[in-house]
Amino acid sequence: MTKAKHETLIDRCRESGLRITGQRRVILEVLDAASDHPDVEELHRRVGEIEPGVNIATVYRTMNKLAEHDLIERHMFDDGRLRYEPAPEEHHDHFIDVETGEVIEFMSDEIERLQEEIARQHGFEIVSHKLELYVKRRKTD
Amino acid sequence: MTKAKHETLIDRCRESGLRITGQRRVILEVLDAASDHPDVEELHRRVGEIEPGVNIATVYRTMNKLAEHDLIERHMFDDGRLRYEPAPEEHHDHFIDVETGEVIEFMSDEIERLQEEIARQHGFEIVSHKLELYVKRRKTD
DNA sequence: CTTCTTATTGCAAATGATTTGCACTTGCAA
DNA sequence: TTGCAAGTGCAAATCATTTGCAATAAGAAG
Repeated sequence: MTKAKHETLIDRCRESGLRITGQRRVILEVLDAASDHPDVEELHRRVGEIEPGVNIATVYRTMNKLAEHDLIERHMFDDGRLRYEPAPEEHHDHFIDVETGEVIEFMSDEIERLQEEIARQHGFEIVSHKLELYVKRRKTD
Repeated sequence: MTKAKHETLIDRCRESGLRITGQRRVILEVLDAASDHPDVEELHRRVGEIEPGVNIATVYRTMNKLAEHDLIERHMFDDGRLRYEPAPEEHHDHFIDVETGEVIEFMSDEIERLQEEIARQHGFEIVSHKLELYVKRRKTD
């Protein structure tokens, strides 16, 4: 069952007062279906498979609009390209497999707690954070 | 005494077999003096104060060459520009003050340890990592 | 000190990702 | 169904960074 999503991106767009155009419908569909963290070029490619002719500038503009409304999250990993994922319900961090480029999500309450603690020790409070572990699979083969 | 550096960047360049040109001498001097994490434009500006006429392409090329030889570290914070610092002797992570843009270094053995542990649990080994805490000062005023 | 080789530089043009101006289209509230 | 702001396509602009090429200069060898 790929459709265990509580609320679809289209619904959330409506709630935010964004117009649902033909091209947006496709973009949102692609985003909802994506379990990875595609960049704009990849999104545009996937959109084009469903409905050709959508301009890549439209994809850029749509992603910016969605990010403004906190409906998606933007990431910039070390490849220097902006990547996106539908706004997660739970915060998480990322492994990036340096050999395959694959992005895997993870979450550690303990690390989160330590971050808060260290920030506090330095007189800061955390606004947001980014933890990326660039990894490779442990050799077992 | 600002010169408590164990080894100057110029020395390390010589050891790496890089030629010490006039423009490099200035760039390295600026880098050694920098306690922040300047981007190329800022470096170029500081170099220009000491010796005008150094081309920004030279700064880019020099930074790339230094990074190749692990004499500096490159960072890309959320502003999307490449920033540099002389290669630190000890690994550290960064606070970024979202109000001032200031970058502060910190280090936590415990977080480092936890990262290793989590990676291991997922069948990974860490190649490198990036931890950035975007923070603001705790209100005490 | 001169000579030679090759790394380095300056400049301008190229690149690659992303944004924007503008005229045209379309969602959707009234 | 109409009106208009929001959205779109397209091409040109922008911004950071890289690159080709001809000229220069470091530094090793003599």
